[in-house]
Amino acid sequence: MEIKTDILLGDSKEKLKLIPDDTIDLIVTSPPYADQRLGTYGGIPHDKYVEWFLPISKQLLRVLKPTGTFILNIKEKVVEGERSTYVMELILAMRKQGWLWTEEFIWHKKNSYPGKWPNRFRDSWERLLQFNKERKFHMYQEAVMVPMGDWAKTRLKKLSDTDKIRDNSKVGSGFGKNISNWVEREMAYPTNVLHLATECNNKNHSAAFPEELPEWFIKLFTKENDTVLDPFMGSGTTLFVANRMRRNSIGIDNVAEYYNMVKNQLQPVELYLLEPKEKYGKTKRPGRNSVR
Amino acid sequence: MEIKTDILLGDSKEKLKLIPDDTIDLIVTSPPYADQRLGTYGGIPHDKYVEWFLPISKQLLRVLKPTGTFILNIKEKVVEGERSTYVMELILAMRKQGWLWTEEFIWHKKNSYPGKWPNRFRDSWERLLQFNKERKFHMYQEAVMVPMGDWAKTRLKKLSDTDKIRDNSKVGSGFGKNISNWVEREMAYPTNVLHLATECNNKNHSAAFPEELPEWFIKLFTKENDTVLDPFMGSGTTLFVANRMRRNSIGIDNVAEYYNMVKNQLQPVELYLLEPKEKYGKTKRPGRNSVR
DNA sequence: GTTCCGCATGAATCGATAG
DNA sequence: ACTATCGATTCATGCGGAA
Repeated sequence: MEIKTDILLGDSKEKLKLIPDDTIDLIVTSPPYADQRLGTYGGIPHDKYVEWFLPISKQLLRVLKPTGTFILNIKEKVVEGERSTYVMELILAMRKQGWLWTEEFIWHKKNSYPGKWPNRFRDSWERLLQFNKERKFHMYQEAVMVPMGDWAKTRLKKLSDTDKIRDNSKVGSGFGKNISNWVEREMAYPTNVLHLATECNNKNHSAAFPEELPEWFIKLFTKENDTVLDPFMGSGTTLFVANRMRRNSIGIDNVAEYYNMVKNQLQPVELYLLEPKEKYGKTKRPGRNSVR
Repeated sequence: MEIKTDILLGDSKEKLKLIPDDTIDLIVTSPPYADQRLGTYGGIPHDKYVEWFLPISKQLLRVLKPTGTFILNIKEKVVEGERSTYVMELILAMRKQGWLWTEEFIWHKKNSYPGKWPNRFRDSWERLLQFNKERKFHMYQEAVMVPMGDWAKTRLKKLSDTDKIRDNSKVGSGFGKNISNWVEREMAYPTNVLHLATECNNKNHSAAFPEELPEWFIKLFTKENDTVLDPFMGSGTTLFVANRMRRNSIGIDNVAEYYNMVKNQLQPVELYLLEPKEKYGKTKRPGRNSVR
């Protein structure tokens, strides 16, 4: 089946109305934070943020499938020495709107922005708020399983040690015959804390989040041929990841510069898709290298 | 100067009235969470929690010095598939009471409670909310600097995809006990994410948090001979740490069993303090070993 | 004295069963 | 229908006993 990627130029609140009801499996987005990115988005005052976001989240609630999930990446800024409360107020308001606030993941940023202040440390985490329409939603937990901790590592180390000294008599007894199978059993489910680094090699645009972030949630909440939406696509990270993972995607952005950039970079991808399919994530594709 | 440790048996809301205005440098506490600790504290329903806590936080606001800090360890649980909102409501209510919500630290628990559910991962973080009376408060950042060895930088490059999600390295605010070994190396300021394990081996009682947690905040927000308060002392972790670090401390608890246990364990400590002083954190003291 | 393995134990959550 | 209790699930940690 062909994978489609649509991008729309314009205000999310309006453009979302073009999307039919109950058609999106996953929304992953990082909207402009309050008073942030003044150059590109004009900056929403933190005390007007909820008011500004609610019409958009109303549309998102409409287009999301009942089994779908909405992941909102956001963090409050400091205003006059205090953490602003607009994120908490937004959660409360969205619940009144009909959203379920299912979970709050923490993105622990390994390389946070450097700096020093007299009464504050570097801020190295952001919220990843999970909202749902219904209590039952699709979640493919096996897709994001991770190797176990020290226990498995020590056993793996042992195994490789025995590998070094093993003789032929042991081969065929079934012991250590298939390490990869054995390793797969030593996997654990992750927690609600994600420990990723930020990508800092983006020169052309303000780097929103690293590819691993949308990738993780796309793995977790969608399967192939599902549809992913990013109403604030920015440089299009979510869309490119979705495309690579064979998910349909829709991106919206207000800024013509972003729209054109994403459009140009999508061209080679579209062409690529007419060629014989390969497993995603293995091969490098033309046109994408220039983006990273 | 002699270090004093006072403990009071009774309801925090009432016992706090015995403490004079503007006398406490740091409050570190972990109150019973909503619908938790039914056996020992009776369990506060999550929809009554704010109402229950506000009279206590009012007293805390009164006894805290203008330059002091209040650290509140708390986390909401799941109610009918959603995260409860009582913590957010508490923050909003405390701001109306006059508190400044200065910062939110994240405690990333290395060993979270196990389990598997169809639509949820294990919860492995808790909030450490920082409140202040004034925008200017005492903060001794140098006291909590962490070693930034070369290994940190090299590790970042080598990380596999899975390691990027699940990482046991001491990135962020992880701190070893013998920092003195690293003095020669480059030191860096920590971030607002703390990466610690819970102490889960206590047989006599449920230990709220690991010693490193109050230790870190006592280092950061107080100096020697300052006064630390824990209005829900439980097994007294905060008090013992404060005592060892040569800070005065006051603990309150409703439960006679805890009160007596802490009282008995303080006895050897008090005796110890009459002997020649040594640098805290180096020597093991009698009486404390039996506690752990 | 080390190192290694086995084991109990958590600020959990869901779904089924029982009153 | 609505609430209360219970079992199953699951993994990092540190202790104690053994090699």
